[in-house]
Amino acid sequence: MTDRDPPAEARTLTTVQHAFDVVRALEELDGAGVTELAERLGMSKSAVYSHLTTLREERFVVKDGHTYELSLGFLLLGEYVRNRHQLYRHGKRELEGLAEETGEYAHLATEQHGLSVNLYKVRGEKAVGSDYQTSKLQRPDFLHFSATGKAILAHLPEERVHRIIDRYGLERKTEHTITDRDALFDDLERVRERGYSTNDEEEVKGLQAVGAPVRDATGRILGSVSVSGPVNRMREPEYHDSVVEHVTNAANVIEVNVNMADTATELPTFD
Amino acid sequence: MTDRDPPAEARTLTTVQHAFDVVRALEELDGAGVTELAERLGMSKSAVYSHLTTLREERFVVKDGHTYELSLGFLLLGEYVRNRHQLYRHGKRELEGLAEETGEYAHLATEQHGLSVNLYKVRGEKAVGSDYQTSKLQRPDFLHFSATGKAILAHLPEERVHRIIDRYGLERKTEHTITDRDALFDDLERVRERGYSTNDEEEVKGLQAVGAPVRDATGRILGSVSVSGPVNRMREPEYHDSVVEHVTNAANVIEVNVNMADTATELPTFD
DNA sequence: CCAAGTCGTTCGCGAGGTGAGAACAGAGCG
DNA sequence: CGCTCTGTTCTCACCTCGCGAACGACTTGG
Repeated sequence: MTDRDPPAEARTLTTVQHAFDVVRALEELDGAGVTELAERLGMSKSAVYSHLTTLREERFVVKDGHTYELSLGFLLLGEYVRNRHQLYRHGKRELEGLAEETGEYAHLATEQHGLSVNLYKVRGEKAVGSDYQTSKLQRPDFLHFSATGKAILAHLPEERVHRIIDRYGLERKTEHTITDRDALFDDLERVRERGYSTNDEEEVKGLQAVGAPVRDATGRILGSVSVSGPVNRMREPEYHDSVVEHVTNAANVIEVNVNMADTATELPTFD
Repeated sequence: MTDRDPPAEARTLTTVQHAFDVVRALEELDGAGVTELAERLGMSKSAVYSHLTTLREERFVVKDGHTYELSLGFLLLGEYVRNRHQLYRHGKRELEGLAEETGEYAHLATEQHGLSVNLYKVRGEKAVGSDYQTSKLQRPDFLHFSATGKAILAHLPEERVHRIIDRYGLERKTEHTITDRDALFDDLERVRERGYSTNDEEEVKGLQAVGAPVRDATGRILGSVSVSGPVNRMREPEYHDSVVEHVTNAANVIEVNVNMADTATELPTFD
């Protein structure tokens, strides 16, 4: 959970920013040479060079001939962060079950910096989409047009939701995207009433999804679970209901897992 | 000091190093506050603070009350790096099959900076070890005492192997660890002859493993596959042979996958 | 076969960013 | 109600960082 944005005046280190500019450029270019990076980033070759040398020494970049690439150092940190997340630790197993039962895509998402970040995704048997997408985690996206995102928004403090909208707006992705603030708040109210969120072709045409929030014992939102599938399957009332049932069930089970783990770790306090 | 200056080692950026010091400290401490970090790193509070502010702006750190933690930004970069790796892209499926068939732990590893890095691991039905370890990727470790590591070493240029040993030595983990350079080279020769490597309680007492290299069309080593299990199962000659069979088979299939993908991407060149 | 391109790497200089340390604002506690 | 923890802001001085030019090693083409 992020607090408010850093004060505008807070000092930032330009050298560190440059280093991450290099990192991101290496990602976008799938590896690159010194000259290419320098041109793209508008930096001098020597500056880029010393950044690459430093990153390499820190083991976040590897050099292969004349090209520099990101190293697996990021994977290790990434796996560490993921494993630390309660939602992943206690929801992974359940999500796999959910994908199995419904046969559709199942997602586990959380919020960071006002955006939706996927923690895990599992492809069910019937799931649509190319095989390539299966293992790929897409980058953070806005919260207001996904089932996972709206399940989260519905349980964030209202004032934080306002701040997020102020920051990112309500970008339109399809003709069904909710782009009006009041309409969104109405929808979020409905999510709270029903206990689940929906995404009715609001992000991708032809795709429907159902999501449910996962909260810890204190009521704080940890993230959400969703199942998504093609409209022609999902529109079917009975099918839709069974998906809702499965999703809310899964979210419920994960909540229990989380809370049991919490109290469990509190138990062995002997003193 | 009137001699000419030593050929000035490549310049490294101390500010960037400091930033990654902060990142690593956040990992080790599972999140921390400004004061704690400053004390641990021997930096001033203000310096740590500006690093944290910068990292937060770059979305690699999140703040929760008075504690700063690593964000999922690392997961995204990490997944990107992993998905770019040929061995993972073309070996993931096969590794899952391998774990299924043998029922043991199966690993996919590669080399970076002279160390062994696990790309993926799958737990078979009979596999030993606590459930917790299942999803956790351990950190890079030396190459000389694992089956995956020795499969890789056996196919690196001999001179590189020497450089790696010079750099890291041959640390002993158990009484069976090979700590003599010549003995290791003998073992690597055997690996090349037989086409697979073994780890006979050299890393962990009671654990045996069998590994096989995966190389691309040019003969360059991409990494390796392994299966590991408890000695009492693995010692059984027939069982051992079948594991060897499965592992070498899997490595072979992955090599074919890799090479087919290579030529496939070369095909659509129309001009 | 040499000249004119690459490329990554090194060097030296000057601007300005970085880091230390002290002071500040708040929260929590006795 | 002060004492003592936080995190945050401020200022100043040193030295790091980034630039631009030059270097050596390779390729390419005339």
